[in-house]
Amino acid sequence: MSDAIAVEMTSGKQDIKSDWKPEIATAPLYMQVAHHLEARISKGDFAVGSLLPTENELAEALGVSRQTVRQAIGLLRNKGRLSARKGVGTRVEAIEATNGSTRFIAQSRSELFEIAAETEFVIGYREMVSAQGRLAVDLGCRPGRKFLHITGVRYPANRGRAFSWNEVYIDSRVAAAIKDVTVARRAIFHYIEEFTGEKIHEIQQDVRPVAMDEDIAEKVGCKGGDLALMVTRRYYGSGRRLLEYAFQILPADRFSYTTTLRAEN
Amino acid sequence: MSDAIAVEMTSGKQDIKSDWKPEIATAPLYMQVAHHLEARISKGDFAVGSLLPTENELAEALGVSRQTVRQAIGLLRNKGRLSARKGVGTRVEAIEATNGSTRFIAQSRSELFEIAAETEFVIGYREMVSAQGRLAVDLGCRPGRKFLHITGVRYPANRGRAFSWNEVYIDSRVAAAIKDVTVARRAIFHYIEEFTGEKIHEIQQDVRPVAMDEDIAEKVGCKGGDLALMVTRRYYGSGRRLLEYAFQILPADRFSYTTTLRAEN
DNA sequence: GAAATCAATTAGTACGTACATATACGGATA
DNA sequence: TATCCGTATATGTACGTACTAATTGATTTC
Repeated sequence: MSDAIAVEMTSGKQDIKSDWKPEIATAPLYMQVAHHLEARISKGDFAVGSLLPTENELAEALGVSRQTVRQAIGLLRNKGRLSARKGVGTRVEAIEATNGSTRFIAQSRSELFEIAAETEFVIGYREMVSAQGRLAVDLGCRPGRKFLHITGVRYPANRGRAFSWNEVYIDSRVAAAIKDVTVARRAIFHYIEEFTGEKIHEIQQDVRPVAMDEDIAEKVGCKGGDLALMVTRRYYGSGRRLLEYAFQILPADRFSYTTTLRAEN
Repeated sequence: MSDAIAVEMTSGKQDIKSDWKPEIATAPLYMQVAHHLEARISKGDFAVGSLLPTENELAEALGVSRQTVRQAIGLLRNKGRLSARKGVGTRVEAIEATNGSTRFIAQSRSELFEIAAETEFVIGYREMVSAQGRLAVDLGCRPGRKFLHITGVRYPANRGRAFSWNEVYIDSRVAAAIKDVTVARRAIFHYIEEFTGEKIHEIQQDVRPVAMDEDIAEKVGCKGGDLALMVTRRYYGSGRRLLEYAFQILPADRFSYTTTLRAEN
């Protein structure tokens, strides 16, 4: 890998000047590049709707290979921040929320992190339970396995109206990860990863419409019977071990779930 | 590119034997490889839960580079058919539907094709309309623009219980694409692409819970007020031109919407 | 003036190499 | 027996090169 130099190039379209430097030994290089690009988009260096510098220019400016730039761009394309057209260039896309509502259902693991970072999970209840009957089935474990059951409301970071009602079941072996947490400002599985050092490899997510239950409705400020989405998530560590099971109830009128599907080639 | 030869290798795990050959000039090579692998998974050559031959073995057996195999595997990983672990191998995943219900909300353009191919859209109504008021807003166009409005029920290919109620608005300039179609066995946008030669670059998809309307409920065999999901899709051609607008109403009890989020690295 | 043609530009595809890193397995050791 | 430690093996990362194909815009031609 060649040195990363501060490069100044004033092309016709956008200023590529950047003092970015690869870190020593953290994330893979292409992820660092992706974060760097995303940061500069957020900062306004690369305007929404405009074209990014070409892959070759970026590669030269950042001191990495074009392949690495392409991998980074690929990540951001998956997230919808960028779109590319052959013969034209790579366009900076608006991160939707056209109707002003916050995105709340993730489409990638990293997006789950981001959503959680923008919200607060206020834990209102916490108890050790033993999985029996229906719960054991939902958790896909033998009856009798112990889980820490916590419930609470998730608010936007500015503490406006509640977003969702949440219930979480955590494997007793890793439950200590959140023993001191009363307000979670990161994803619960993030605490678990930090505590165990083990990475969550896979999250299975299920979405279905439900009618809001009276008790829950009251807690998030709706009426019973109101429409809602229930999102269920199962978190698996290495070896497909279920570490966390959680579901949340999202009032239908407070969010929208938008995805953009783009052509692969 | 080296020649693709029929290779016979009986490794310990799985038989790689394959008479696959790259076509002359259709899809990119890595997509062909992806289709080939997917076909052999469906056929049972590679059992669900087992490990695929290694990337190097596949590359050699198919006469392509390891990078190309990796690209193909990457596509199938995105679709959830495969999962990979460093130091272990690439695992063939079950294509969910754990509860027997069919997947119905796509996560990629190609998946939309596949879903449409497994179902039939029986068109029951068809009329030219002029976009006014709310419709013009939904379509994001000036009032007065003409669209072909078609409605109908989508059934599984075997004509079991109805899946969904569908309404589609097609830009009058491309409406001729489906003028002879009474039962669509492919995606509507597929007809449009075929007719115009122009590719749909982007599809925006929105999901929200709704209560079923009496009229619609009757047509798909539910009761009014039943829970459902409404999926709205906007189809854009090149230059962000809206070519098709459609929504469908999916009864909550007949399907589930499951996604798997995997770690990026 | 309009249409066809050509050249430059840009992302996409495909190949190659080398090394990094996580995992599993077998053997040596306590 | 249980633990530790290499070794082999698999995917992951990063680099390189070369060519392909879609698009744009300028130029030529009718």
